[in-house]
Amino acid sequence: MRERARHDRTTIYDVARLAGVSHQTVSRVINNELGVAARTRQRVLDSIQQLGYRRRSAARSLASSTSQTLAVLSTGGCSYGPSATVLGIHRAAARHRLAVLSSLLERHTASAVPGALGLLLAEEPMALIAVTDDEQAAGTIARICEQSRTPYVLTGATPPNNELAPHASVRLDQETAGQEAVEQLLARGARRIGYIPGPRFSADAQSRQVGVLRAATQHGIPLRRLPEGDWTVKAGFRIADSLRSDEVDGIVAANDRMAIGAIQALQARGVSVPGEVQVIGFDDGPEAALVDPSLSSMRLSFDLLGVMAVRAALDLTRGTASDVAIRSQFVERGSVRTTRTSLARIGDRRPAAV
Amino acid sequence: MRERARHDRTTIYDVARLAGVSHQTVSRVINNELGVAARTRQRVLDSIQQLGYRRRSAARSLASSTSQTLAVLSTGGCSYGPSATVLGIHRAAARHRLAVLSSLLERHTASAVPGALGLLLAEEPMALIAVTDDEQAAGTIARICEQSRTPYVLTGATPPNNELAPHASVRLDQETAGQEAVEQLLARGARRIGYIPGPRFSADAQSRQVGVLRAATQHGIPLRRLPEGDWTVKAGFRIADSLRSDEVDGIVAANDRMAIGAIQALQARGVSVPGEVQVIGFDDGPEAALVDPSLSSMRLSFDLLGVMAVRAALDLTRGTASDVAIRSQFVERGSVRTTRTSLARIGDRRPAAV
DNA sequence: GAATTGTGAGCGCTCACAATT
DNA sequence: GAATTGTGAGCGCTCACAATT
Repeated sequence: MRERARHDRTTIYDVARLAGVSHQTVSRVINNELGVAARTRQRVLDSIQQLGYRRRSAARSLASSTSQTLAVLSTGGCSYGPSATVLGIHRAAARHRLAVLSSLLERHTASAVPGALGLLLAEEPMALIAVTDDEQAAGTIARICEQSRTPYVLTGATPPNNELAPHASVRLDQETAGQEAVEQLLARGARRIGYIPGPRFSADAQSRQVGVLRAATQHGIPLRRLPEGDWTVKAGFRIADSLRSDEVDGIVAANDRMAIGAIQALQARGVSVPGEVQVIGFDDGPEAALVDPSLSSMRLSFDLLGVMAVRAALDLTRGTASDVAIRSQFVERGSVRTTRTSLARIGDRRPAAV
Repeated sequence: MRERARHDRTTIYDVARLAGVSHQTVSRVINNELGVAARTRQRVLDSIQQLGYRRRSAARSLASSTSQTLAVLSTGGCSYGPSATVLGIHRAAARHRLAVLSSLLERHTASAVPGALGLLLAEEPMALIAVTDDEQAAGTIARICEQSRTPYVLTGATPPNNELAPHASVRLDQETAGQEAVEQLLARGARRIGYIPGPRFSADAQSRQVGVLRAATQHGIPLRRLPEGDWTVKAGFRIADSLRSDEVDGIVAANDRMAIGAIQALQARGVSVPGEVQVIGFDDGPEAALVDPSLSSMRLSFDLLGVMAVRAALDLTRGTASDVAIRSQFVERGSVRTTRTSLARIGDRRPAAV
C-alpha cells in the first residue's frame, strides 16, 4: 500500500466494524432502505452516533451518479423579488433535505452567466432553477442546460421549445396582475390612465404590459403609454414629471420603485395623490408600506414562486414537466381612493390558476 | 466486469485516449499544473473541447479530500443587510471560481440551524461563512463547526474562544458607527438625543448601542434610552409615539425601519422633521432614500462585508486567521439639518480600520 | 421461499511514485 | 540531471449480485 496521508475520517467501514455488520448494511441504514432487521439497524445507528459518522456526499454522488443538490442561478442581485424567490427555494429545499448550490449575479451581468453555470453544473445538481426575468440570460441558461442534459426550471422567463433536457416553467401570472391593476383604477373612477412600462429586456415587464393593454382594450378606455423606465425611483420620477397637468388621473407603474418616483414627481408639482391622480405599483415590496401616501400594489407571491419552483424541479426528476402560473393579489393602500362597490364582478373574469 | 448502466459521460480517460496521452496528463492540464509541454497541453485542451468534457467535482473532492466549495449559512431571510452580504460573498466567490453552497434561514428559526448545517457540512466545504447577528445561532454554528473541524467565518457575531477549528471574524464597525451617528446629531445642534435600540439578541444592536452610549458619555450629553424595538417600522412608530413633546430634539434608531417609523410618529403629531427633531437610522437600505423626508443613515458596507468574509475564509485555509472591522459612512439626507461647519474635527477622532 | 446480510467491483478523479525523453 | 509523461492504487460510497439465515 502506498503512503497516503491517513485521515482520521470515519467511513462506513469503521461504522460496520463497530456494529459487527458489513459496509453494505451500513449503507442500507443511512439510506433508510427497507429490509434491515430492527435490531441490526439500531446497532448501526448507535455506532454512527458513537463515532460521529457523517456521510460524504461526494462519495455518494460519485458512486450513484446522482446528487441531492439543487442549483440556483439568480440574476436579480439583492432586490426584493429575486431575493424572496431564492428564499422560498431554500425553504422548500430544506424541507426536502436537499442542498442548495447557488450563484447570485446582478442584473446586466449576462456575460457572467456561462461561467457561473459551469461552476454549478460541475457539481452535477439534480436540477437547476433559474431566477431571472432576463430573456437573454434565460436563453443562455436553457441552452447550456440542454447541452449537459441537466433538468431546469425557469421562473419568470419563457421556456424554449428544445427537448434535450426536461424543463419546466413556473411564473407569476403577471398578465392577469396587469389587467387587474388597470381594473382597480377603473373601479375607482380613473378614466385617463397612464402606464409606465419596465425595460424591454424583462419578461416580467412584457407580461405586465400585455395585461395592462388588454384591460384597456377590453374596457374601451384609452391608455397613455409612457416612456420605458429602468425600474428605478429616478426613472419613475422623470417619466411622471414629463406629463402635462391633467393628462392622467391614474398611473400604473411596472414596479413599486417607479410608482414611488411617480408619486414624488406628482407631489413635487402639487398634484394630490390619490385625490387627483391614483397610483398602483407592482411587487408589493417592503417599501410600499413606508412611503406617504402608502403605495397600492399588485402583490406577487415570490416566496410561493420559489416553493413551486422546487416542486417543479423535483417533478422533473420524476419525469413530469409542469407549467404553473401563480395568481397575484391587489393590496389596497393610500395611493388609491377607496371604493364602496365590490370589485368581484370585474375581478372574477380572470381565469383560475394555481 | 459487472453489468452496470454505461453512462455516456466523458471522463478524463476519454479525453486522454483522444489526445494520445495518459489520464494523469489530462488531470495536470485541467488543474493548470506546471510541467506540461505546451503542445501536449493544447492537444488535451482540444480534446476536452471536442468531447465537451466537464470535470466531475464529486470525483475530485473524493480523491483529493478537498473541495472548491464555500458554504454560507444566513439567518437574515431576505432583508437588505443579509441579502447584500450574501451577494457580496457570491461576487467574491465567483472571482475565485469557488462554488457556493448556501442555506438561507429566516430570523427566529434558530432551531433549524443544526439541520441546515448538517446538510452543508455533508458536502465538506472548504470553509463555512455564517451571516447572522444572532449570538445564539452563531454559538451553535461555531460549536458544530468545531466538532467537524470545519474552518468558519463569523460575520456580525462574536467569535468564540475554542481552538479546534480555525475561525475568523469579519464585522462592520458598528460601535464607531453608533458613535458617529450621535456626533452627527450633536454637530447639527441636537442636545436632547433619544436612542431606539434594537433587540437584545442581536449582536449588531448591542455594538451600535455601545457606540451610541460612548459618544454620549464622551461629549457629556444626557442620552434618553428608549424601549427596545424589534427592527420594524411599527416598533419605531410606537416607541417614538410614547415620547412627550419636546422630550428630544434628535433620535438615533438602531436601523432604518425603526427610524422611518419614528419619523412617521413624529409627523403624525405635527412635529417637524428635521425642524424640531432630527433623525438618523442605520443600514442605509433602499428605503432610506424613498421616504419623506429622506432618511439620513449610517451606511454599512454589507457588500464589502461579504467580500472580506470570503477573503477571510480563504486565509483560513492557508492558516491565517483574520479579525476585520469595516468602517461605516454617514449619508446625509433630509431627516437632519444641514451644517455649515466641517465635521472633520469630531470625525477624525475615530481609530482607523480597514 | 422470503427475509436479511455480505462480497467485490466500479464511479472519476488525485496522489505518490516510476519511467521515459 | 532536468523536463515531461505514465502507472496503478485509493478516496468512500453504491450497485449488482451472491450467500446466508
